[in-house]
Amino acid sequence: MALNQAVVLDAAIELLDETGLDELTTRRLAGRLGVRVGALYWHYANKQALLDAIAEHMLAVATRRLRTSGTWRDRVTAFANAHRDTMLAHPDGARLIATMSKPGPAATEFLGHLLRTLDNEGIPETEACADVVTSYVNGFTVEEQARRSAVPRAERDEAFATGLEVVLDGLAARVRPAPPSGAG
Amino acid sequence: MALNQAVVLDAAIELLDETGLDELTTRRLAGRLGVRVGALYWHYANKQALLDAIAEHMLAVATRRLRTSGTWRDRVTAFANAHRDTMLAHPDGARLIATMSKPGPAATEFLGHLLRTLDNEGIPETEACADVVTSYVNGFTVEEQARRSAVPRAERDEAFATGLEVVLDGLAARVRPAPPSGAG
DNA sequence: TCGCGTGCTTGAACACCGCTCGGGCCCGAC
DNA sequence: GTCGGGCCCGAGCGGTGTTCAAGCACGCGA
Repeated sequence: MALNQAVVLDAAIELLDETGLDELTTRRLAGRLGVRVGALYWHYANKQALLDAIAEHMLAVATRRLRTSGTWRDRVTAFANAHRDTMLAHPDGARLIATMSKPGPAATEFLGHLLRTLDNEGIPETEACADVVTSYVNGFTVEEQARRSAVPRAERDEAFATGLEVVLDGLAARVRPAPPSGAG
Repeated sequence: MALNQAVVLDAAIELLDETGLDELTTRRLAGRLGVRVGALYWHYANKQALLDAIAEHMLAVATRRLRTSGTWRDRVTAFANAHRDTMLAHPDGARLIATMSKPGPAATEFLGHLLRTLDNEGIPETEACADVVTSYVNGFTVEEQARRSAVPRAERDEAFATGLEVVLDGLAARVRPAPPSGAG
């Protein structure tokens, strides 16, 4: 089988799924591909570049699950769920995305979707507000995947949804000029 | 100098401050203590136990900065700032706390403060609401420390504060029965 | 004062890790 | 037919966390 970036990437994702991030080593990956470790470095400059490629791949998949219709709340909810589900789809996926060295095209497009959604509603400080959503999802999911695998998925889903409602309520206060909030 | 857990911990924190988490290796730590690497394992079962001890130490310090007076908003704000400042006080502090293997007494006490604050206000789903705060702070700070060291601190502070306001506004909607918010 | 036991450290490994690089193979172009 | 470049091998470098028999130092009981 001819080795190329896509083949290496696929094998790396398989290995990640089977063993987790800590066991995803260059030697094991090479072994799975029936190749010596040096060969990998012809296709990826270093291991981090390969991990970045996995993260980019995951975010590209996530982008396909976004919605462009419905209320802004629907769209932001879809964004947050796509983000979380994408990370949970692979072992240590959250850690993998959180430790991405720098956002590539897929990450930029994914995040751009959220920025556009919030911007269309005329929310001020769009970037900071988008950060709340992504920070919440990242923080929740990293913790969830690292330490809560014992808690049933349904409970985790509910906790996530509740937290997301809180964030959305906070954003809602900024969608339109705040009502005269009285003495405050 | 007699070696003991506290001495090793102090040296580890110094080394962390000077070189960052990736350069905090058992050999370098042993070298700084004028000792062979095996000696460390008498005082800490393994490296992760030492890292956990550092995280616990940081959270114990953070706990001392919490407030027990003022409105719930003041207290939650103080909590969030203490949490973030504590992580930012050491290189890779956010990563260190996020990858803690399991919460110890200091972490439990720290988090308990937030839970009590929210509970006193009669907020339903206290745990999920506390998670929003901690997830946001964790997510924001991990990202901040990993990828935004170029952005001036003042700007980051402002972005953090804005996001925190959003979260607090969302929580405020749950402190008392939501006011009749008119047509959707 | 001697001898012993315990607490702590050493020294030398083990089994890995990411990464490099000269050399050589194969295949297509000229 | 030979040349050249794309691709891979083999071996090795310098590092990592961790283990463990052996040895040291020191205090305590005899």
